[in-house]
Parts: sequence; structure tokens; C-alpha cells
Amino acid sequence: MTSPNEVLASKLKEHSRLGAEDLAEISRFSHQRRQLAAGEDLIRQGDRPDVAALVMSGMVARYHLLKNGGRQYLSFHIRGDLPDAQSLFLERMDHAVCAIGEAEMVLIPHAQIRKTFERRPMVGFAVWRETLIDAAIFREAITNNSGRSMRARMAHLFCEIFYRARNNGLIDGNTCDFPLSQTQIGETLGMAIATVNRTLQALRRARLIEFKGGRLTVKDWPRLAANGDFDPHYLHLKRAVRI
Amino acid sequence: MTSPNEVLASKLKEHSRLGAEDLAEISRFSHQRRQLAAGEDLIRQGDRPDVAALVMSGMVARYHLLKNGGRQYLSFHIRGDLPDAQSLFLERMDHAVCAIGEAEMVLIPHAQIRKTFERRPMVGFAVWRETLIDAAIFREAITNNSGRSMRARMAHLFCEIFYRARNNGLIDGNTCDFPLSQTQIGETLGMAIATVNRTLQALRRARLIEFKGGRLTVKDWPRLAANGDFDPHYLHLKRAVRI
DNA sequence: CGGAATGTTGATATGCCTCAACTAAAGTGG
DNA sequence: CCACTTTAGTTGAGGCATATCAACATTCCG
Repeated sequence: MTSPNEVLASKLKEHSRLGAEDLAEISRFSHQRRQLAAGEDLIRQGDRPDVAALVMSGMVARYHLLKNGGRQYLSFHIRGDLPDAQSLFLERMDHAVCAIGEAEMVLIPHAQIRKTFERRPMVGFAVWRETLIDAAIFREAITNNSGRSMRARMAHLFCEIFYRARNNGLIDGNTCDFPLSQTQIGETLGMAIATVNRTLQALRRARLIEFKGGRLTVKDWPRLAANGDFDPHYLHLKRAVRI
Repeated sequence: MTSPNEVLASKLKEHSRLGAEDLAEISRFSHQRRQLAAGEDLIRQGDRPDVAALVMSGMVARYHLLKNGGRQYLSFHIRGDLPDAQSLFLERMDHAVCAIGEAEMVLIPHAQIRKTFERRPMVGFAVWRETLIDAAIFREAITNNSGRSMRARMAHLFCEIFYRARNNGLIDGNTCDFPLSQTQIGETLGMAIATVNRTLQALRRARLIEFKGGRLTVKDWPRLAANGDFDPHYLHLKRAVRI
């Protein structure tokens, strides 16, 4: 039941030193709640938003809409993330944002945020850092989807999701939410559904993970990380998480 | 023979409105020149730079170093680009930057740049925009390397390079510099060298491009763009270029 | 001029996609 | 609550695109 501003502030404080004045500015943001149904779009490609969204609960994804009607999922976002921060400075959305499962969002007017950046540059730098970490995640996805085997891709994706959830205190034992369908996993990793299914089974059989009902359970972190060539440095988290 | 500060200012002015004060601040940046030999690293994964680099001439690339010693190239940068702007706010480099062919760089101390951002937020917003456009390019690379056929990937890469060169006034008729080896194209698009070679020949035979001696010639832009599913919106360039 | 790097070609193997049929689960209306 | 519909997941067979390997040609560079 933390307030939106606290969620945002605590996310930014993970990597940025914010003073009392900075936090005070953040606490003055107004916000409008928005509940998203499973699969619902928050923003579409081509939109020109005048608010920025903060994830309060659930998961949202960014995706490219392809010419043939398919999707390429680009990244996934959880509580505390700002999945469309780029809209603060790039007018036109080059991708869409949708809910994966149900999600609760909070919308903050761009104008307020930009004003804050002018008055308290440190707040701007902190949000900038967030967008730079997003970029690092995109880069990692390039590497993941280009060179690696299907099994490694999938292992890497699971590692990233679990590691980030863990870092945000959103796990429950060895289990976190990841309410993707197998089709969506395919649209993330660039693999056919049949292959997704078989690769999942292989990972299950190897006792690395469980994945059912939109929940991911990591059963053998060291081997999963090895399988996915996962090195969390790219997430730029200050406090490295021990799993 | 334009000065570094003019190169930077004119790049930022492409998308951001900068006032006289902003430009004056930029013009006060000190810089140190650095000449890179072909293939030389400017920054390595794990480094913690205290300067930011501006490309003055030539081309540099960002890449991930893989466990097996291979590389995954992530993006290419030309005159006016800031290929390591992220180092302003993320301490540790999660990827490396190297020269593709020879390149001339200019190094500007982080401290100066950050000071400028505090005094003139608009300058910060402009550089932020640059990093956001980088992120959009990464996203597009995810889509390119995940779903599309090898031929489409290659066509798309050529489109992007040519379009950006054209936008920066760095083309010569229908030809621009792109001094990659076929091996490096493979390490960009996630394809084996043999396939790179054969795909290149296919594009040549179809009279879409010429690619020789580190120069790329576009012989049929509309068909090349169609082959690569290329839609330049993601580059977020204000003035759309007609080719 | 010689050696190294880069590019080219062919043969073979295989991982993955495609298609198609089927099963299981989840959601819907009577 | 059950029958029905829809969606998601599972499995197998077959073909193809692309990786891999190996030999050779060409260009680059000292």
C-alpha cells in the first residue's frame, strides 16, 4: 500500500543519491491511477503521450508491432519501473506498451516531471539512469537473441526476470510472477511456439525451472545462469543480489 | 574542419531547441583529441571512464564481448554521435567501444558536462534525447535479429547505416562509408560468415546494393527498404530524409 | 615478394520452422 | 453446474535454412 511517489523514490534511490529537496519534489507529483486488463494496451506505436507511466503492480511489456501483424516483445517491467520514460523527450512512440496479466499503473503528467528536472537536476539524472539501464537491457537482448542457442536464450530470459524481481523484493521463495504465454515467450526470443514448448520441457526435465500458471520457479540458479550465460552486470544494480 | 563543439551543437540542434546560453556552455567544453587505429578499442567492458567521447570522423562500434571470445556488435556511430554518453551516469561499462576503420575522437570530461547539465537543463535534455534514440536503435536491432530472415536483416542494417549517414550529410551520391568486414557483419546480425557472403551476393545480384572496400552503395533504395522492412520512424529524426 | 587477413565456394549436418492433429485447460452461457 | 467454445499447450513428421567444416582464391600490407 505504498504510495506511488514512495515507489518511485525508492526505485531511484537504488542507484542515485537524492537529497531531501529532491524527494520533496517527487512527493509532489500528482497521479492518476489506471488499471489495465490482461493484454490491454497502455500506449500504441505512434502515440504522443503527455503523461509518463509508473508500474505499481503486475507486469507490462514493450513491443514492436510487425508488418505481418506479429509482435516482437522488447522488455518487461515490474513495480517501480517507468516503461515509457522515453516519451518525456521523444514525442512519437516507436513501440507499444501493454499489460502482461493485469497491471496497475499510475500516470504522471510530463509537464510536472520536466519542471522537476529543471529545478532538481539530480532527479533528472536519476530518471536518466533508469532509461540508460533500459538501454543496457535492450543491448543484452540483442546479444541474447542473436548468437545464443534457443535453450540459452530462454534460460537467460528467465534469469533476468527472476533476478530483477528478486532485486525488487517481488519473489516468494524461489518463485516470481511471469504471466507470459508460450506464444509470447516465442515472440520475445524469436522462436517458434513448438520450439518454445520443447525447450521449456528440456529446462524442466533438467530440473532448472518450473513454469506454470504464469509463475516462474527457479530450481537451480547456478546451472540456470550458466545455461543462459547470465552475468547481471548489465543490470547496473548497486547491491548485487546473492541467489 | 568544424570544431568539436560545433559538431556536437549541430547534432543536438537536430532535435532540440537550444538557446544562446546553452550553445555558449557547449562551446566552452575542453577536449582532447584521440586518434584510433582501425579496430582499436576506445573503451573496454568493465572500464569506468571519466570522459565522454564524441565521434569527429570515421566510425566506431559498440560491442559485447562473449564468453567464447567472440563479439556481438550492437550499434555503429558516426560523426556527431556520443557513443558512450551512458558513462555519464552509469559507472561501469557493460560493453566496449572500438573503431571500425580509423576514427578521430574528441574526449570531454564528465565533470564539465554534468556541470553544464545542472546550469543548462536543456543541454542535458538534448543529450538525454541522444541516448534515448540510441535505445530506440537497440530495440530495432532486437526486432531485426530475432524475427527476420537473413536477407531482411542485412537489408535493414544497410538501410539504417545509409539513412543515418545521409541524414548527417556523410554520403557521396548513393555511397557511404561502412568499413566492416564480412565477419563483423556476421557478428552484428548473428549469422555465420558463409551466410553473410552468400546473402551479400544475393543482394548484389538483385541490384539492391554494392558493398566493397568498406563502402556501401545503395542502388535501389525503395526495394532495399522493402526487403529490410525499414521504417525510419525509430530513428526519431525531425526532418525525414527523402531518398 | 611473402605472409596474413579476408573473401569465396561446395558439401554435409542439424537445429529449428512449418504444418497438422490432438489434448488440456480456461472461460462462457444456458 | 454442465455442455460448449475458445484458447493454450503438446506431440510428431518432414523439409529447409543456416551453421559448420574444409579447401581455395583474393586482397591487403609490410
